[in-house]
Amino acid sequence: MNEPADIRDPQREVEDRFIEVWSDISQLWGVNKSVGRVHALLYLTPDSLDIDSLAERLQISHGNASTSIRDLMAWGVVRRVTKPGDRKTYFEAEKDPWTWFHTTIRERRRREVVPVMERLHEAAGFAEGASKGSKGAERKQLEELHGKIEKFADFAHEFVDLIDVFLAMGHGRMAKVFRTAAKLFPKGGG
Amino acid sequence: MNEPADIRDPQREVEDRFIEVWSDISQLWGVNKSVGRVHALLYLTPDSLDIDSLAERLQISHGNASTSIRDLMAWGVVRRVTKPGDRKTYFEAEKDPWTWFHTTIRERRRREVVPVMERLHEAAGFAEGASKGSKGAERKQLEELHGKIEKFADFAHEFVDLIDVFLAMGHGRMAKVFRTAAKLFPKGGG
DNA sequence: CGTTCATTTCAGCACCATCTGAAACGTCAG
DNA sequence: CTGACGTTTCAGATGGTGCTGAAATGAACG
Repeated sequence: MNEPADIRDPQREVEDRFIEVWSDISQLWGVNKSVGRVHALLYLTPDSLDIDSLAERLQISHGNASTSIRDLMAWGVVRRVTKPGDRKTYFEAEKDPWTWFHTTIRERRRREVVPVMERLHEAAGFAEGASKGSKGAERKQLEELHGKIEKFADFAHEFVDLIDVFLAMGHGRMAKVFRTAAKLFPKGGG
Repeated sequence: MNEPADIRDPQREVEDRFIEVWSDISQLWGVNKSVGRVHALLYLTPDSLDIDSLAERLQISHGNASTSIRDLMAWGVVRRVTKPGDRKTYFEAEKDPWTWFHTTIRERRRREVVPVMERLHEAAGFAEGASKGSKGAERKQLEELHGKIEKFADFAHEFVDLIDVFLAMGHGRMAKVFRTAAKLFPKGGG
């Protein structure tokens, strides 16, 4: 009764549990498992870590660790750190959840929302053009179609405005707004 | 120059463009391509459609169409419709984007957010237990770990509150709140 | 009941994202 | 310039999701 497998390090176990939860949250968010794990570990670790330690601690390959770090840096939630007299590169995570949330929303807006909104407007424009270039019963049908696409585009636009308000306000003010909102517009009110 | 392939039906082309955009938005949202396509087509079509028409129009198998419809009904954005004197089942989509957005947020909360929050609290509880069951330097480390997990849990909790405010308010009031917010907390203000 | 028509389920296949491991690359020290 | 070390890239392997097509199921009618 002294095999390494029997001696669970409590710290490691606490970490592991949290890492798995975070990794699942990341997946719901569209981020892959390894990336989520690496992010979680960096969040929990006070010191910065190098690729080697990450790979060993999480039981993943160096390649995977390297790619995950690259992703996280592209998301802007992990920083590269160098230590004088040390050839290695270390990495550390943003430690405030609201800050990284804000950062990822901004990044998603840029990568995903903006391009898809452009395509949506193109589709709406095409629908409008088609309806104007036709007549009779067909025109009526195309106008109805165009109306529906515009309706969806309006919704999407409002949704983007909502994102923008969030990005402009930041966490503290956001919280304030909602506290105010709860008073101004209680459940059942209009 | 009269082959079917050359004669593009403008209505169909308008629909197709929109369907592809919606399908991509769905994928960003974690919903698969076919489900997104079916949803888009049902949104655009004034009449209700049966599985056959869906499969033929979108060039997918009956099985796939059936499964996609099942998903959409589970999300609560598509209704089953029966016509007297007709053995077929027809389906129609919720036509107001804000309504279906509200519905999907509620459903996601139930399916994904609630279970993951439970696991997060379990992880936090485990961390607390571990730190209280230890002493000395190890205890200090575990307390720090616990603090970080709690910090993340607090963030997550605030995030869920935000969802709840949205669900309680609905679209109209939501818009009001944000118009108010823009005045109360202009960019740069605190 | 048996037949026909509509729908759902599901085994097997195809495809795509992710992971590994090793080679290529870059960089610093001597 | 050369060797050692650290990091990144990438081809191929793996695993998992989604799709098809056909069989099973169910529901209406004679």
